[in-house]
Amino acid sequence: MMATVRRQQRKQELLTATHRVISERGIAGASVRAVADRAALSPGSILYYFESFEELVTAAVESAMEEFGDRRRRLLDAAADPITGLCQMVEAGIPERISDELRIVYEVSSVLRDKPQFRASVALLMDRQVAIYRDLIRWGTESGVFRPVMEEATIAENLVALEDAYGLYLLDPSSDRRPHYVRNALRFAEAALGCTLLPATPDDTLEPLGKDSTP
Amino acid sequence: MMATVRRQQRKQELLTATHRVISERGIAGASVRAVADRAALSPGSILYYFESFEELVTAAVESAMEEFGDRRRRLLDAAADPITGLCQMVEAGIPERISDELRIVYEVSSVLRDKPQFRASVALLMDRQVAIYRDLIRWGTESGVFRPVMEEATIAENLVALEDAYGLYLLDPSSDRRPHYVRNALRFAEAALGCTLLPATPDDTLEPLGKDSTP
Amino acid sequence: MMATVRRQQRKQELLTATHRVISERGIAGASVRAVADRAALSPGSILYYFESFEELVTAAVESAMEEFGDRRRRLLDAAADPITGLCQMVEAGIPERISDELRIVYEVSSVLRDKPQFRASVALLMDRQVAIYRDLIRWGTESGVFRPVMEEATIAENLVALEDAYGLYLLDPSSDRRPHYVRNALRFAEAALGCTLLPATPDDTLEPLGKDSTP
Amino acid sequence: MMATVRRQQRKQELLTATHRVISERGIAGASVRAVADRAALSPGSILYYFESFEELVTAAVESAMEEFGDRRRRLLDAAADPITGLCQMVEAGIPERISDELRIVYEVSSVLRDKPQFRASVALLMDRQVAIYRDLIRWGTESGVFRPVMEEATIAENLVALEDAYGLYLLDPSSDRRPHYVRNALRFAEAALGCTLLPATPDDTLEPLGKDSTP
DNA sequence: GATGAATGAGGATTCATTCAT
DNA sequence: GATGAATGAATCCTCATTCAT
Repeated sequence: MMATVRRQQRKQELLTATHRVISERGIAGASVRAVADRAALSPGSILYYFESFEELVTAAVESAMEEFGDRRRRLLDAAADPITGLCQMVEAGIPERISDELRIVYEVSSVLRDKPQFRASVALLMDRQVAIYRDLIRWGTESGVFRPVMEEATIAENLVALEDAYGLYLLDPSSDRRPHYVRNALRFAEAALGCTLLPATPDDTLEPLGKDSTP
Repeated sequence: MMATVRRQQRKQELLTATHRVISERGIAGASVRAVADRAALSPGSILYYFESFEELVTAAVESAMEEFGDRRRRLLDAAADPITGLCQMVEAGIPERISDELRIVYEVSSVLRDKPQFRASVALLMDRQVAIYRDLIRWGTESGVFRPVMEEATIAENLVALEDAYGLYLLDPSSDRRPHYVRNALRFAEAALGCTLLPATPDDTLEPLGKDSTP
Repeated sequence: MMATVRRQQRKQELLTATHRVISERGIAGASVRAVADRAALSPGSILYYFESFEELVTAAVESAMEEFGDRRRRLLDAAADPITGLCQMVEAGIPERISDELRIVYEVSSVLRDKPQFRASVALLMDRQVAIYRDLIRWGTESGVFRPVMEEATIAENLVALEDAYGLYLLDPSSDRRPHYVRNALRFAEAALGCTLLPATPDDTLEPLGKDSTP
Repeated sequence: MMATVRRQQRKQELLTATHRVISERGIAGASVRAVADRAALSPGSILYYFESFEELVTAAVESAMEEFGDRRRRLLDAAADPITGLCQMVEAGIPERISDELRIVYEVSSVLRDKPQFRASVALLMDRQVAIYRDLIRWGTESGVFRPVMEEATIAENLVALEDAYGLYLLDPSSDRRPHYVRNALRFAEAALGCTLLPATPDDTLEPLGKDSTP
């Protein structure tokens, strides 16, 4: 019993170490030795806790994706109203400091062709993300603050896609285009949902938008 | 002199072979042996023409991205009018049969963090793609067929981002969601440009769009 | 004192578990973990009772060979008459269902060169088997049912050798040549001992044997 | 062309090195490193010539068995008459100095259960050996020097079995029982074939045999 | 110019053994 | 007494790279 608890604890430590390693060095750079070093353990010990290294990586990836999805759902649940909820979602979806989990999501997405075992989890995560946005959109629509000009599903999918793309771009830390990307995504949301999410920013030369979006 | 010509020719052959290999087996699956087999050359010879295998891969990736950008530009140049041009661009940007070059673009995007040498080329390609869409948008706006509801740059960047994200999703060949993704991107373009690109599809419950988007 | 008794008991349990494992998975497949699983003990405990895993295997092999020899001797002791005793011995020596002990004997025979520690036990077992057959032959000769045409020792050794060879062949479970092998060994016994052990089988064209072996 | 020749040569060298290693350390003791050391090559080079280490071992085993069978067949072909041919066959079948090839035959026989890939080759070799003895027996029978008292096949199979068993016993180099084993096998042949192969040896207490075999 | 033989570092994995608890 | 965590040496295998020819 105690033993099992301790064992579970160690496995969790190894999952965390694997998160770090994947986040820092990518899925291709994750090796038994790298994880072992991270966890201050010998390579042999990693295989003592997990049948194979692949199993460890799979478990790490799945837990990361699950955790990421959970966080997004919690964010929506905590939102005060649809407008701020939407802004928070987009801000968090194109984050300043990319979390280990999100980095892993990107890593695994980009490696899908070679590692079919992740397809199910990735597809599931995407469904979850779309579902979260659909719930948010429905909430806002029913509240009357959103007036969608296209299908709910289309908006949700486009938002997720924009987040994915802009998030991927931000993996390159050399340029800080994040505020720009967030604004782009929110501009789409404004147009698609018929609402105002951004202040009129004169220095952004947004006159056309300004005129249309503030009737 | 002659020697140099021949050498350049061989290098080009190797670049092409590398394109094929990366496209078929991914960047992770690209090995000296694989390229050598493709080029009907010996593994040793690859390193005779390129300092290292990494250098070859880098060169191949850059040329692929350049070629991809050129093709996009040519597509716009050949467009008859802004509307069909836009549709063609999006259709080609989320393609049915992914070309070797595009596949490489996706492959390299996903390993950007580990290979900083690709950052410049990727950033350059993105700028080119955005510029192409901006030219298209300006053309349509000046012709009066587009009535943009947000900044030209924002629309262009969002279109590129949507193409990237949906293209990445399609790397997983198990689901054929391509028509769906193309439609999503075009719906965004319709909303952002105040134009009609898609037929009204009754079973898609798109009434709100019809009413709102054509004031 | 009690402790010692308990310890001996445990060691015996481990020997039995090792028998099973070797019999099922071969000497090469015998590992600390496999034995520990069989004995419902932890791997660490095995090394608590035996200095090394090799020591355990050696002890297991020796006890298996001893047990096998004992069984053969008991078989002879229980025989009603020399003829049926001989048939029973050969039948049991090329057995249908190989016992754990016999399998271990075969296993160990095949690794003799690498494990000199087994040589003494193997030699001893062979001597015992030969002695058993010699006793049987002498019994039959004195009863008048056997009329040996060669040295008693030669017959005994050849019988043991035939059993060993045919038993080894049967380790390959893909072909069921056992009845054939038993018949071969008995044919030798008939010729060497001048007796009849097998029915005359017309389709076997054994006329010469019938005519020549009963002068 | 030249290259292929050189390559074949190297492969042959590796096969020979593998023969040595298996012969000296057994199949279980054969490792990439061991063969590499023998061949004065790096471990990586072994896998350069053979797809996998298992492939090398399989090839080595098969060539050893083939070579062994060939040698036996040649021995028979060179025999002057059936009697001396038989004696030579048995002498060679229970050899003084066990050749690498024969040692490998024993090794592989004893490991059949775990390595099913060898079953076919082993079965084939046994068939060849039996066939050789059958040819010899038929030759002697037709010449009138053999008067078989049992089926030709039975005699042949028993001879092969005796050789196998006695050869296995001789893997233990500590006891020199070889002359004894040869004599045992020949005694069986004498009885089964109704011929005389051994001189009457007074110090062997062979009176019964002596009387019968020298009419 | 071009080859292919050869290497060596690194990959995951297995497993007998040690040892603190 | 007994455990299971942890190790380290060994296993086969991959692959970019070097170099004599």
